[in-house]
Amino acid sequence: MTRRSSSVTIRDVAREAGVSVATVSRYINQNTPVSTNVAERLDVVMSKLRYVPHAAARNLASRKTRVIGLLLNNLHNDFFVPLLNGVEAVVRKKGYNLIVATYHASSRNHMQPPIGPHNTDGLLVFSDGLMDEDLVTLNTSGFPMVLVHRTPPLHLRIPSVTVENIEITKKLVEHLIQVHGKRRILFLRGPIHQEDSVRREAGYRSALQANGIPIDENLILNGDFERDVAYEAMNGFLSRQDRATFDSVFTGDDDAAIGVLKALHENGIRIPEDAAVIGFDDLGFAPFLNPPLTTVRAPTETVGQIATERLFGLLENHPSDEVIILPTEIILRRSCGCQS
Amino acid sequence: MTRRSSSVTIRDVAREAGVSVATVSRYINQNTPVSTNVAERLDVVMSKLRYVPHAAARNLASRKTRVIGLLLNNLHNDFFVPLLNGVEAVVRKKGYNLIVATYHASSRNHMQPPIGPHNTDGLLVFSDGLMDEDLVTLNTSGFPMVLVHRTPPLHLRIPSVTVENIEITKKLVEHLIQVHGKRRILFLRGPIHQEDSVRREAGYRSALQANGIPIDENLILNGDFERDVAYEAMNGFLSRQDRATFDSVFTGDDDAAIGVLKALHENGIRIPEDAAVIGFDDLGFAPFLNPPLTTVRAPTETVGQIATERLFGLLENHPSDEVIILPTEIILRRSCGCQS
DNA sequence: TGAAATAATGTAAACGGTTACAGTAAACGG
DNA sequence: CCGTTTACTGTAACCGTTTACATTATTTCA
Repeated sequence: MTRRSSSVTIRDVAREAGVSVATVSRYINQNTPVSTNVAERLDVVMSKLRYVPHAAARNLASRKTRVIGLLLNNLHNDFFVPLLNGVEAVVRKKGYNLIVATYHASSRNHMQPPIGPHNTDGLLVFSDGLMDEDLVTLNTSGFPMVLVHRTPPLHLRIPSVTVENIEITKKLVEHLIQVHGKRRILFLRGPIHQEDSVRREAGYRSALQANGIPIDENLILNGDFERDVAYEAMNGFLSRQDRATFDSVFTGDDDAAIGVLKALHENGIRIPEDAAVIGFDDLGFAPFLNPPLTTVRAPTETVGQIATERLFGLLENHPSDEVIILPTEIILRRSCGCQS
Repeated sequence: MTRRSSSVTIRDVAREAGVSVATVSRYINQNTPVSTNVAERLDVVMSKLRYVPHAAARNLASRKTRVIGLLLNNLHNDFFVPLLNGVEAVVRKKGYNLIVATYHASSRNHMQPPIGPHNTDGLLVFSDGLMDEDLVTLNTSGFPMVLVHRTPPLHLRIPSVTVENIEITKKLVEHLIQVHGKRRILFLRGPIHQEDSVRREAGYRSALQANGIPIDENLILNGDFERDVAYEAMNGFLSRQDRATFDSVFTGDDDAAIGVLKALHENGIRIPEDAAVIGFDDLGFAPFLNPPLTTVRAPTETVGQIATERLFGLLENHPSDEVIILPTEIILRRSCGCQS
């Protein structure tokens, strides 16, 4: 046993089965037919030797990795569970592997994205995980890529899958105004530049404007779509001496809503009597918060699925630059004052 | 431009900088020092050419992938968000990549695990994602591996990180019995063979026994640690004509608790007045369910971190076969009848 | 000052597959 | 019956790195 690595190679299989390595390779990849005689022998030998093709060697020779990458800002949100589910299901069905990586503004200074053409066949880019410049580079090199929860920057024609944010947010905010008579509506932003956040804010502003309510920038906080950040933001707001009055909170998303609920509870503010609260996403726990959360149902798992399928479409040379915007739906529960 | 691939190789860099490929390689990997003169030239050339080393070629030559794998049963649980967070943080810090793959009983018949020695340097194995036989094979071949939420099978010395289940469950069930006077306690199992589930059941049985309460197998249902399955199980139980009486539910975990809460709500059963409900994990939403959920706080993110650090320990030749069991803590809230 | 040690670099053989190209045997068709 | 197709199979180059070993340039020091 002088071989460096103890692993079984295609040559071992070939020798043991009395054929050439090319034949073994062809049988494994089902490229070219192989005589049934040889096929049977290979089956036996391969399982006897427990042969598993070495991924790196394969990748190098074939210039494919059979891996797709999912690039995220972070993983601090229950929102990612349905998204991952949708993505992973498709990836697995295709016999590919999935690399999950985070990459965000602060890491951008010193590092390049951990995944890209050098180790994946294609990328799902969530949100603002990559700056426009990175997108341009990858896109012009023809690297397969689908944007998730973000539309392509100008001049770039990259397929994209996201959900409808503006109109639904506007409608829901108008619900607060028109049905529940709210006028001092706190708005929690998500991460700066995050497109969902930007659009929800646009919907918010447009609703206020359409209803003749002046926009008070003091009512706009940064919640970052994170439980803890939203909690801090809400708490900070509440503890301010000269705090503006408010009668309701658009929390940004369901995860942030949890932090907001916590802060309001701790300050003895009753929901929805003293302040209405609404979320976004309709994560699994939303109906069971206290009180049940009025929110927007977003088809997150479907987003993951469709985006991944489209990425495989690109890999199989079905080019596309379509922007798919999946519909969303308002779910009225108690936290806004309905169903009390 | 006749090169097949448009990608820049190490040879391009070497030529452009007037050095050999070996020097370039050494500079990139910081193996052997390089004259400052050459280093500067390489910096310039590499960024000019936008050179990125080809992962597969690297992996093949170095017999390392710089990838670690996380093998899960599925991704149907918010529990995985903190776990993934812990894992991903360490992986990123080490400059590695993370492949997330699911592999479960039903896929086992026809396929082999999607990740292993052929495409990763080490594996985090969650729960029953692999059968004992797979573990034996991998372990005897010396492949680095850490078990998560599962202890090694007999005779196998694989490091493992999990949380304390038995004693804490026993304590919490005894809390139901002794503080709240419950005696008909429904128990929802997780996936069959899943170790957390098995141990929680052991704790449950032991608590009943210690308190002289006979075990009624009719009170044990399969919740699978999944919201929807738990909902169906609970609903099925409630709709049975001859259903056994019950006064409380140990739901298995917080995610299943959501399904149980839903079923109870829909059937007009008040919590905790008509039935106490307790979960496990203390996921972020637990304090804000209706009612706030009594549960067990499990340090899931820490589990992910420690397990990953230990895996890197193995990669760096610090062998270990220690089983680490992190402590858990009871969190009393309203759903069990406390703090009413 | 020159031999020996040290530092930096180059050469070329792996790593374990895929695949273009060539070859051979059997089947086919006129 | 023989040229042509068809169906497999083999040979060997190549994928883009790493790294053992060899080589050269520079210090060190007796």
